[in-house]
Amino acid sequence: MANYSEAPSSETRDAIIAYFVNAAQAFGIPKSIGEIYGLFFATDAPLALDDVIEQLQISKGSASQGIRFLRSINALNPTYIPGDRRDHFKAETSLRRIADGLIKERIKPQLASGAEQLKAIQNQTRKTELGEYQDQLATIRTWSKKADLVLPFVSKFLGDKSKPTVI
Amino acid sequence: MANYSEAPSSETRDAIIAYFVNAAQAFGIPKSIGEIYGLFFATDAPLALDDVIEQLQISKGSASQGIRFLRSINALNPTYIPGDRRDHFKAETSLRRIADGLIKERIKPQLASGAEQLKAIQNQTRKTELGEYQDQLATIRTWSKKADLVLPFVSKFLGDKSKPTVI
DNA sequence: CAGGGAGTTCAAGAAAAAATGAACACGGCC
DNA sequence: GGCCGTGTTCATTTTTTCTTGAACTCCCTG
Repeated sequence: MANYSEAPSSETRDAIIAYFVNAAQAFGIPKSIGEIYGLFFATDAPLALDDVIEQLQISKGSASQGIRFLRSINALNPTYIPGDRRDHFKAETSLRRIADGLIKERIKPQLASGAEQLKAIQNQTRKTELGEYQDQLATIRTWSKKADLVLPFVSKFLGDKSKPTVI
Repeated sequence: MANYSEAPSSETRDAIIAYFVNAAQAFGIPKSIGEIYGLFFATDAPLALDDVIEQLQISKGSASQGIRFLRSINALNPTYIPGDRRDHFKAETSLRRIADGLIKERIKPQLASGAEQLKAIQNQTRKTELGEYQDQLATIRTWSKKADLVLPFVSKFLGDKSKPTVI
């Protein structure tokens, strides 16, 4: 286990950080970002860039980019601290809000680019290989639609209010 | 666009392959695996290892491992060809079956390892920092449960039979 | 408006992941 | 048994991705 020097270190805190490092990597998200979120998650008080650098012993660049990313998916919320010029944040703990952020910032754009790519193929293909790949293209279209439809559903499912769910 | 030499190459076919390369990378799956699935998907006839190597111009090792992976998630189905000793496959085109394969082979194990890690933290923590991180641990437990619950719904949602869905 | 704290950027180096290909099974078939 | 076709393994190389840190931009403050 990493030995994050300085500051209120603890076995449990570091284990929580390790937990998020794993989770992040399962999502294809860099280790450093998992560490950063884990640190915020494990810490009650709002933290600033400096705290992250100090407690995780990572570079300013990594910390800055990591915080930016986490903010972009709403995994960190700005917290104003009077008399301190630095930006402070606290971890967002609503799974749904984070999932929504991820969906909006990463998954949706990916789906959109896929859809574009598909449209380009279709335009290009109609002119040349008529009928040749129609089945395959139809299958992909079906998939795209389903992917689009499932997202709001996942979001709702992860929502805080546990409502009865019927499919 | 790659110029996959040999065999029935075509603009559209290669565009479909490119589509799957992108999709794969969005999932953190290696490019070569996206290519392989794309090739199978775009090809009606069953293909064997050799065909993959020849048409995609990739190494035997990559092709072998890629096919193994795709089989493990049920993205390729074995197809028997009389009089040919080589193993042939066709692409699975049911999104649900592939998703189920991915869930069972990759996501579930990941969740399980997370759950183990969490349990270890809890055991370790009870003895030492009583109450210190109880809120955080409770939050993680909630998340884990939701993640477990959402998977079967996603699977059902991607199912072929379009049934009315109510949340 | 000079100085300095806070945060960003990005080229270069370090680390991790994927691809390669040669060596190694395994199993028919002659 | 020896050979050949098929597929797997895994150490090495290549490619990609992540991290670092120094230079830079913005503002705020005196």
